[in-house]
Amino acid sequence: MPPYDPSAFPPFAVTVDLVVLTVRRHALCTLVVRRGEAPYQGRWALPGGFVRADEDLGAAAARELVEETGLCAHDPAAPSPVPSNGAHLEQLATYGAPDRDPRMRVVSVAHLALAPDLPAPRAGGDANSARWAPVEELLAEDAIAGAASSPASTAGAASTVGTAEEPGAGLVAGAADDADSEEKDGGPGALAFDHARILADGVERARSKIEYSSLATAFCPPEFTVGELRRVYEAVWGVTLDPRNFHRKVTGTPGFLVPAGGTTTRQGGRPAQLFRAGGATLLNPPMLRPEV
Amino acid sequence: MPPYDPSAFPPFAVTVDLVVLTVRRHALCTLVVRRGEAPYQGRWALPGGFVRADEDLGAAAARELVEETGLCAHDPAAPSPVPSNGAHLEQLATYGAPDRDPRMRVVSVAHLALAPDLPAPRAGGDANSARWAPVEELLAEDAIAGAASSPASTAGAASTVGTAEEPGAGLVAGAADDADSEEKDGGPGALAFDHARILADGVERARSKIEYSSLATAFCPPEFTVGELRRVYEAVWGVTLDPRNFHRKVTGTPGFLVPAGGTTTRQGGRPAQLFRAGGATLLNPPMLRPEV
DNA sequence: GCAATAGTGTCTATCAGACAATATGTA
DNA sequence: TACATATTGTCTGATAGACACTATTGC
Repeated sequence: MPPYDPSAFPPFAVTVDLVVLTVRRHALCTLVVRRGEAPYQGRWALPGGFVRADEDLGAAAARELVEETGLCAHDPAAPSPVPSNGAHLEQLATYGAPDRDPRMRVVSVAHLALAPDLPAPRAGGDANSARWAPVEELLAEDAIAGAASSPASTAGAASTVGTAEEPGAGLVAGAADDADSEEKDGGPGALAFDHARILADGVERARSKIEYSSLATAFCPPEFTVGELRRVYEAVWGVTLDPRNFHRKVTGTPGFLVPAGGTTTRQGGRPAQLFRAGGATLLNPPMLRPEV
Repeated sequence: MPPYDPSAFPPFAVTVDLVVLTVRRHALCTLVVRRGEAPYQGRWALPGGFVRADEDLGAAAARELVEETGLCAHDPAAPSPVPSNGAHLEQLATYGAPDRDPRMRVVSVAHLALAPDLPAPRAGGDANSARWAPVEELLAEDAIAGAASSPASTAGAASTVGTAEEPGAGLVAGAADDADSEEKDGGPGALAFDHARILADGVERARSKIEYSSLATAFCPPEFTVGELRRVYEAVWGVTLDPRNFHRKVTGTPGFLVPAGGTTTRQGGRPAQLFRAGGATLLNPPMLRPEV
């Protein structure tokens, strides 16, 4: 069988980009790395890289996730009821506007990863080149360039969270020497390329998916309390939930949580039971996100 | 700014594949075309083609949709409350296993299109090279090769539909001369490449999305009755629904349906009011798929 | 009349949300 | 003791599902 004539189709580069979400200090945060070269030199961007010649898309995303965070990706197909130290990883969407990278035609298969709170990013050991940034900060009104790729993807921004972030690793301010079309890209504090759009789509995916699946447990350590799980929902949705009704709801949904046996007083107050994620992946009935 | 060194990344071809779904004779059907060349010569496949050098992914999918069906794709962003003769089109997922095409490395960005019942396929005017096939038939137990790319994507197959299809355009039987690894690909009646997996993912997307969105109206003509909309739900989910409760539910959901003014007796019996799709895209509360 | 579909009304078990009350730890 | 969180219980309004009943056409 003859191979394709290479002149019969245009050449593409294929990359994977990662939206790695976690909950830190009651705020939904994502992992960003600082770009060391043009274009968008000095700006923050989502981690990612080229897909290798004999590598599946999911494998490339899992490899990037390990390189950037040390997290081992869960295989959603494997029935492992014990989430040792793995993050949830799933394909998000693919972005391929012809001008999204000025150098050449690049199609990026974005993936979404949900991880428990981690000690610190470690992009080559350089703490100044990677950080957990609150998504509220990155998705300010003017940060998203380009047309919406999914309807209602910007509906419902987070509301109350506003904690101060690492004092030494704030937004880089003086990157105006890299002046390629800043109006379109939302100013020097915004993410590079179309990454704000990708991040917005990933955040919206996470917000909707914890409604009808048990994925919120992916933000928690292996053993967690009902209150910790509630704070995950509150941070991701940007709302406050009634602790009593939340407790009744999650403990009453079969397969969502299984008791782990012990108790903890991590949060102060009366000791809380520890739970592990149950085997159920789909929640029926779903958790209800409060009205807007 | 220097372009990438071409040797720094592996070369890819990028294609779009289309899962075009419609409801015909109470059955969920998809558009398939017969392959005229190796590999998988003579087998049915999803329509698709290469993304052009300066073409966005969604534009490539819309172009393929017009070429194959004559349907004009809706832009989900444009607020057009009057669906003239357009199909819903959205990105589904991207498939890029290294060996999915034996000729070279091909990454396919699959799209999902939902269309009302159409007169007939017209792939180059050759009626024998394109057909609407019931998905139940294409997704028989052994037809899906490869690992599951989305959890629970094969849960809940359609149950009752089993109408005879076009007698002159049934499945091609004697294509055994094209003998590249038929065990892996599910036999001569199965779809080419990994298209059974793509179709299964598209069907599952449609089944879940009509729960919480008004997308079921994309299967209907511009004006339709509540009974016709109910038959769409029944065909897509493979269930039967109570006509009385369904009527109360859809007419009571604000923004879902707006009266079009007339009545029709298309289905026999008492004339039914005609409706158009309302402006609402998200249904709250959602339609509830009956338990398994 | 009979068959078929459209549409309305009613009943009930269930559930989401509001919130009182109690339990059990730390400062 | 004061405070914070966990956990259970109760009440109420909304609703999904079951189903009786009526309405309007064609045969």
